[in-house]
Amino acid sequence: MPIYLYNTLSRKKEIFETIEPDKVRMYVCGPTVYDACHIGHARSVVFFDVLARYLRARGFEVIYVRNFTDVDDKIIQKAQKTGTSCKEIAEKFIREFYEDMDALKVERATFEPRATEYIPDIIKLVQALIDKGHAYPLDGDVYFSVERFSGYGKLSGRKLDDMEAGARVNVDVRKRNPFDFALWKASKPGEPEWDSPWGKGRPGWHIECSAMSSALLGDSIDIHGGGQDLTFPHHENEIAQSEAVFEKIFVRYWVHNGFVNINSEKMSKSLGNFLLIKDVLKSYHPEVVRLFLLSSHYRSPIDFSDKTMDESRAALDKIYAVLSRLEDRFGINPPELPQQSGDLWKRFCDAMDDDLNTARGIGMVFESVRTLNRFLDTSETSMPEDTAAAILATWADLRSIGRILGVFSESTEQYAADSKRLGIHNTMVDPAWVEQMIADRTAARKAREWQKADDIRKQLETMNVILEDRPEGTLWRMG
RNA sequence: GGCGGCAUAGCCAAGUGGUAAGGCAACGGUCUGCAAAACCGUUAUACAUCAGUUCGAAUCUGAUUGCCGCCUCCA
Repeated sequence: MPIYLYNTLSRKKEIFETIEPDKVRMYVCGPTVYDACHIGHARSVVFFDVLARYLRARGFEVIYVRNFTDVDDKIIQKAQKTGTSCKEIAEKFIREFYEDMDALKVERATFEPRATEYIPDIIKLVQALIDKGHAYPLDGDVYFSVERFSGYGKLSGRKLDDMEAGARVNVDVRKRNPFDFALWKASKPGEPEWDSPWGKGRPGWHIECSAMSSALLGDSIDIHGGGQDLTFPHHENEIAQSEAVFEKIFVRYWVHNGFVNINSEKMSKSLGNFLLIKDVLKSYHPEVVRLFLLSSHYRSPIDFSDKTMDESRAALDKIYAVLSRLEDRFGINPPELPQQSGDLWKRFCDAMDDDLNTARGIGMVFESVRTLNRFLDTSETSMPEDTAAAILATWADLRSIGRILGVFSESTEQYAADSKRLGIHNTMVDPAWVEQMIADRTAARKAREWQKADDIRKQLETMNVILEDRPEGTLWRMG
């Protein structure tokens, strides 16, 4: 069964075929480190994390590069505004990136290079572009000449003529074409700078990705990814640079994820609705965030709101609940890494093979949750051996899927404890007090004082504490 | 002005030519002292509108309407 991937370049789903059998070279544009990461970064990083995990599960060796752009206009601005150095700014936000993404259980990429570590490669590329007549120096800057590259616009579906008609571009009369973009920028006093054949300066935006991609993965790679907004101009310009120099297809599959809206509005600094990952994680379990992000197809826009997040939390609770029942009943533990083998895994793969349709895959998870609960309900004491085997196979598949999505991948105890901690944090209830109330209620129930017992239940309910009477005692959790 | 995307039940969301997955919410039921959880049942003759292709379309084509994104830094 082949894997299909939507390719922005052809605007179609295509059968995924790698340059080298069983080996995937993948480059994903990482952040420009001048600010904290928001939920939109999380979507992109989580999605490509899942893509890498899935390709590995399907037997590919995946060489995954995710860069940091640590030299850029915005970093310089930030440094000047805060009175610190660019290096400090970059270091700070790289550190924060790791804190956020580690919390979201994002696996490390194979290589995580920084632009400033590749200055010699960048200079070499720029020089090669000049030598081939694709770029020209100008007062210490170097510009790429878009008119000299015939494929310019093929990714974003634009023609230079059309763009000139309506674009609002700062017209720099020195440039040969308004869309010529900087490969190298002469540095102003106080800016980061490196020696180059064109004087002291720093790389422009775009060239660092071409340089790091070719240095680490070669001139042609399988997948290049990023947010939809990077299609133009960033990726368009990368193609122009790399193909002009290497005269080969730069990337076979261009993969772009959609945006996250906040309460149906575009997330933007002017609207003041930027949601930082670290803030979201104060209220929601990391796996809830991942499940939310993966519940829609990666190319569709998704809407972040309390409602959609609460639904994801309810959904995740439900999955953990059945896992807990199952693992208690059969005395199994997640560390006993299961071998996926069953029908559920197969159908999950069918969904994932279809352009990483995580939404469909998650739907299948819920179908199996109901099936499992049904079996557990109808056979409290015993069940035929083949039924038990089928249930165990489904359990193994569930846990395997959890490891691909990075969701329901914890022990049920850990998840319950973390959820409770978050709930307590959000509502400020005192666990000791809750325990005391439960003890009082248990006493009342023993004495058959139902009215008193129910009053306690109701009182706790108003504080969002839900009680569950089990044979072994009363459990509580945050609703 | 140019380019692209999307419109499926109260809400979220699959479906990519063969007769509408799943989640949440709601209602009824089983279970329970009462609940919670779980399970069962009910909830779109119908997929923005109109026309066309086809034995057959949510799925293909054209038009219309409405949203949205990009064209400037942005995941």
